[in-house]
Amino acid sequence: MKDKITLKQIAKEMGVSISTVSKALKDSYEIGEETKEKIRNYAKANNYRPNRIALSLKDGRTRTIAVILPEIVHHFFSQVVDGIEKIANKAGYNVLVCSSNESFAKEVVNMDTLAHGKIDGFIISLSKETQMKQDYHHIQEVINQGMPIVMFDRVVDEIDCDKVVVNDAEAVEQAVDYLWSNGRRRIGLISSLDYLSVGRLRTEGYIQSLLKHGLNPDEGSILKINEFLDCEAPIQEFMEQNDFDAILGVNEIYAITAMKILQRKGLHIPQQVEIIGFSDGILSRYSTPSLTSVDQHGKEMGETAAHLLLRRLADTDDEPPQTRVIPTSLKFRGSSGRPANFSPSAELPIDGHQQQPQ
Amino acid sequence: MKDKITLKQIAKEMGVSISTVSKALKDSYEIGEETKEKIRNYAKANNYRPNRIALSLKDGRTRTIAVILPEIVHHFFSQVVDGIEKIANKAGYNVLVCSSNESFAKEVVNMDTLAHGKIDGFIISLSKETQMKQDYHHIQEVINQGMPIVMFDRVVDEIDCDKVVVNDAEAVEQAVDYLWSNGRRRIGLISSLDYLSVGRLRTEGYIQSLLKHGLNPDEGSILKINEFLDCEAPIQEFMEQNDFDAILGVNEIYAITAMKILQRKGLHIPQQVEIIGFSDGILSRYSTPSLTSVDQHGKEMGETAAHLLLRRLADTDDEPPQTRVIPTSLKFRGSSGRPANFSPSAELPIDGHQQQPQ
DNA sequence: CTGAAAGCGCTTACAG
DNA sequence: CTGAAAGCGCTTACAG
Repeated sequence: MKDKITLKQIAKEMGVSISTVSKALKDSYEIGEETKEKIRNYAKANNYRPNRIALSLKDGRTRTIAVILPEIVHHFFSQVVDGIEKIANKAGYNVLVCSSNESFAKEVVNMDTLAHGKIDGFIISLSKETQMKQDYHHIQEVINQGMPIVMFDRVVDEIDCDKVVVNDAEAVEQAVDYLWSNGRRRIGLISSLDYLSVGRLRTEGYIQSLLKHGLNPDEGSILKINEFLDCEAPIQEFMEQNDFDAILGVNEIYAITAMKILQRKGLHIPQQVEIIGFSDGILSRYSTPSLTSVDQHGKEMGETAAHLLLRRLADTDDEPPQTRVIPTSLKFRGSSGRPANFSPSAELPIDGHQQQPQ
Repeated sequence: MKDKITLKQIAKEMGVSISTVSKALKDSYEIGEETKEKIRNYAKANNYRPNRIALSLKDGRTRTIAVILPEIVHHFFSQVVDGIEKIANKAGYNVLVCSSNESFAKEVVNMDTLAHGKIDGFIISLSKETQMKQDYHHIQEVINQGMPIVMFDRVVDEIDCDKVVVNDAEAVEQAVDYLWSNGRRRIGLISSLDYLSVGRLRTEGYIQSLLKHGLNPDEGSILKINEFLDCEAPIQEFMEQNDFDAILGVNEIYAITAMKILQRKGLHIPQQVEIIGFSDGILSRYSTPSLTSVDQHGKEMGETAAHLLLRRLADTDDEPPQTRVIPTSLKFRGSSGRPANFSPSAELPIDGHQQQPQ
């Protein structure tokens, strides 16, 4: 239980001043080679490492960034954290992870306590409650203090800062276009309530695409799910009341749930109904049939967000905030017809790229 | 871009000393009520918050704990982080997340840089490479420095510290017993290579259970998968060479992969083959049929680990290190016969407890 | 009731 | 070539 060694102790032990030790360990030209050598050896033998807190206090930066997520146990968000951590670590930064747990209050408290010295900047995706209340004062306050923030995925126009998003509307439009080109005409959308930016944008994309094809989108073919309740009952009802030949779900769970319900009714996927999900995760890869889905490239979003933040942290000049749009891509799997030469009977092989088991 | 306000600035503005401001804001009895009131108001108006770095330097604790994970994008590990974060936050601690990425070198570097001032303690699950090399000097060094460590899930006997594990052997034994009671006699195990503590223990449990039932476990009925390669080909081969009526996979992926392969061969799950997986995650819940699996209660493991660490951080007395065993539980779903009155035709309902979509 | 001083562990301009 | 001093932002025993 020997305590960590400090410059002071080394100085005392070596019979020199603290400044000398400090300079010696930084290989300063000011210090004699012999002295340096002696001090270096002693430091090494005692496993000396400068105290990072003292360094932080000195130069006003902690080399830590905070990520505030609505949820930790979520495939997409973990991917984002993974990307952030990778880039941050490379630049010598550590990553503090906080969950807002979809709560406005917790988001506010987290930001308030962290903003004062503990970290250099934020990367945040807003909680549902925050988007519902449309109260962003805590974000603005932190920005006013001069602390850089990057928002990702769930962003809002009201705040002027760097942002990383996918083009939700365009991604959905692309997916619907693809279903259309497969001959599907009764395409249902399972979305979330409009207060969530991503749900709203995805619904817009759906309507856009149908309008483009000369179809007047019917309110009845859009289901908006209250995320705080169970999704199975409403989806079941939605399936009963309509006779879709294709379904688009704004997340994996909705798509997979719809698929299970249709399968229980004896329908064949993708022959009778094609299904596409959103945010390509482990579920999409391993469901039966595997799920065609819109890949949001979470890791890339995280990397981009980290890059943007690190640039702000490094730069002195004030470039205007920018919004980076990460292009989505459709990952074709068994739940949909394939582009060009598709053979519906051939189940796609299980994707070789497996999640590492623990 | 106004900078954060400090005691010094308040003192100057109010025409008093720094100490007076400090005491006033802590509502010290030493300061006059009037002065306090004035200072409090000014501080509030300017949104003063004590600099946490300065506080850390002062009292030698950062109120931050580091979690080192083999992988960030992993359902079980996210659950653990979720549990840690919850308990830590409640106690006023923040959580730094680092990925070792299953690499020994990255684990060593992470610990070395963090141990010196940035955090108060570690919660760690060893990387595969570390378990393979059996080199734990970096862990021991940190402990020798007097910094508390809690290991979870992938732990080793060689290190004496607080630990949180599940009883892997017992959990598997229980699962095999259950398959046995369903009349299954040709039970295959898909495990990982023995250098991973959890793989080894689970294999032991499997053998124990078979021996108990008077069966001499056959080497051929155990498949040990090299985790760095694709798992599908070996599992496929394993299924070809054997005629199992039940399969136990030491993780979700192995179990689901086996299930898909058997289904493609036209076998019915669970009527012809029952399947049980490990680490109850989102895949188990949404596969078809849904997967019976051993729930390791990741969130609870995280909470327990956090509690143990916080206790060490608070206490001065040195209790001997303890190992907490979190009981696993079998979650019965569609891929296996149910205990007691099971009806194989009834697909279980989709689990109502959904992962929150983003 | 208020303030000067020392100290947490470090860095760095400045003096010698 | 080496060291004393100031400072990062705070707290707290001590003096007045």
